[in-house]
Amino acid sequence: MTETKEARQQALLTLLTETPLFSQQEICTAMKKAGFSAAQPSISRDLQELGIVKVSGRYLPPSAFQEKTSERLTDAIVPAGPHMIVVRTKLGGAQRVGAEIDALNIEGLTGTVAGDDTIFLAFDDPTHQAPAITFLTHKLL
Amino acid sequence: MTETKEARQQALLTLLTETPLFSQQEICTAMKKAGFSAAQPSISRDLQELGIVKVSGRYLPPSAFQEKTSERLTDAIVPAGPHMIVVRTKLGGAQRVGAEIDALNIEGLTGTVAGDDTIFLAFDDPTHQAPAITFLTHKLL
DNA sequence: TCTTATTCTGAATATTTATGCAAAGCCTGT
DNA sequence: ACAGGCTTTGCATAAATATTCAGAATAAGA
Repeated sequence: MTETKEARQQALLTLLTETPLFSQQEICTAMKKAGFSAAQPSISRDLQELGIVKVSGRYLPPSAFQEKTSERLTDAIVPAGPHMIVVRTKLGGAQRVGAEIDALNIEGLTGTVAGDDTIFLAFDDPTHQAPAITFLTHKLL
Repeated sequence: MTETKEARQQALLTLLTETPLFSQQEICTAMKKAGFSAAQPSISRDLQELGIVKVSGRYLPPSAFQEKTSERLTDAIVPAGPHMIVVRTKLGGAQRVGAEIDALNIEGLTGTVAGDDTIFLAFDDPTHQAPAITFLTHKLL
């Protein structure tokens, strides 16, 4: 069995960049699904060893966290009704920021449309909207 | 009394960049000492709102975390006996990295000497050495 | 191979952090 | 000044995370 610790940590790293996970319990089960068995204490130690970071509840590898847009293309993030968020950007920036938002795999985000300086985000559920706003704020502003 | 939330969060931000703090309890008492009274739940909420991040146990403002040397001046970080760490850098990089290390206020670090491509770090206590290695590794490598 | 040392692991648990909730403070308009 | 709504706060406690410890697994040496 190739259940080496290093392999597990590698898998963990990619898992976390691809999937938004908010507790070590969630990570455990997700890892199990990916074929790696590890109890919560092991995950806790892995996170520590990999220098993984918890940003507004979500576990992220430091690399993923770094890629915060460094030119500050985003101007504002505002709710629009209970199911929408509107993001205003510098003219011409919407496409790039929109792509970045898509890459974040935000929970409950069902679709995005980007124009020249505006992005619309649609949410399945109002309860997912508020956390998304704070998360995006930290990520983009 | 100027006990506004915003002022407190500002103070928290600077407190965390200046002082290494590892639990919300520690933060509470440090804040009290700085003249801001706030219970642990408030701190918890402040940390969330400020997007503060926990890296290998230490709470850091995202900005401080970002300033990870982006050119990768550091080549290696190795223990040297139980009280020392040696950091090897690109030729000519030791002074800059040394300054950066000093600015981190690492716990138990009693002194540093930087040459051209080598830095010596002296620790008061062997128990502080190992955490420092992992912390520096994440910070510099 | 057998023994010893070292690393790795999970169960149990201590510690830390987040949250539900009610009280207190703050505006704004009347 | 008072009422209603909105924000902020701390207490109590639920939930999540770190740590201790003992056993399993692996590696190193004789």
